[in-house]
Amino acid sequence: MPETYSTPSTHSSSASAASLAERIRAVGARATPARIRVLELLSVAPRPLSHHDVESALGAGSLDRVTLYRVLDWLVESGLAVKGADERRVWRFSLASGGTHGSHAHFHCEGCGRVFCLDMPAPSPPSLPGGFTLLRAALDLSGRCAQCNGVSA
Amino acid sequence: MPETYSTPSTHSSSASAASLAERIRAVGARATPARIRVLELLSVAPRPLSHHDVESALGAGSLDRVTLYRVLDWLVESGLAVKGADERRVWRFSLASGGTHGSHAHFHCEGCGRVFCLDMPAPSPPSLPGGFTLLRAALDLSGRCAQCNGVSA
DNA sequence: TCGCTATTTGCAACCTTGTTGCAAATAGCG
DNA sequence: CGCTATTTGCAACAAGGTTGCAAATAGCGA
Repeated sequence: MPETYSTPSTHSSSASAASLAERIRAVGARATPARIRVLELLSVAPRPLSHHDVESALGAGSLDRVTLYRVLDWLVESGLAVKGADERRVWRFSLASGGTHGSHAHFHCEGCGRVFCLDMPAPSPPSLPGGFTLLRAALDLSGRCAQCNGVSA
Repeated sequence: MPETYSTPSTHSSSASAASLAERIRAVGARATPARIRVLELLSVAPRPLSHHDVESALGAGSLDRVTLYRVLDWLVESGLAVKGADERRVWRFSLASGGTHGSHAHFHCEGCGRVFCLDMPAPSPPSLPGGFTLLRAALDLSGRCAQCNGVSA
């Protein structure tokens, strides 16, 4: 159940620390260094980051382990980020892509691990066995992205 | 990424210990009590079992924790079972359903957690952004199964 | 049927990922 | 500038899973 995502169309929002702080206050919370730094990292990350990724990117010990867990969870709770489990079942976090997560397909690159949202209508609701009710449908594609295929951008 | 599965059409293969032992030897391994008992459990389980499920079903301590981990991994490695992470990111194991996992859709019941394989052609390969190559496509549906909806069998 | 040996098992210790409780620090309001 | 609710850091804990190694055993061949 992937849940996170950059779009094939670039969206490297390398916002300034100040604007990130504003975005944090916009959701009604304090703009602390920890939150700003983590948000900053996520906003330039080429792929979803794990707790460990963030920790070592920040320099181990620069931020308490537990604080980082809490910042990451808070980011998700506040809607600024989304999390999804990777193939080793470790949470990975990435910036929430603006709008609501509508009905679309996901493409998982087996090369770099990134997940792309494809704007594509949800597949036509298939007929289910009697008595079954459908709540959600997801089309998950996997393969290799352009970059991993060596196609120059 | 669900990967396991009973079909809506029953397939409770409650094979005898002897035939299970044969199935084990068929993949070129020793038919030990541990393996037979675990395989037996999986073959009658109504839904994918976690390590913990199997452990307590067998009676805690009746089989070493580590041995159980190894038996479960071996089952997957040998192709007799498949594993998938549940919503709490804990591995759950179930018998591999006979044939190869062809192109079909999965239905995950949010009530009981079971995963059903729906015989249904894979969705038509969508057009991907330039440079992307498709290796796999999976249609994952979720909702409630007939039983959880209270529809008598 | 009996030994033999490669395969399995059990044990103990360890690792990774994540959580909880609580006191000290601090963002940002007035 | 001071106050207070919010955050942080620390220490301890917990679940799920892994590793190394010595003891037990499945099942082969004699």
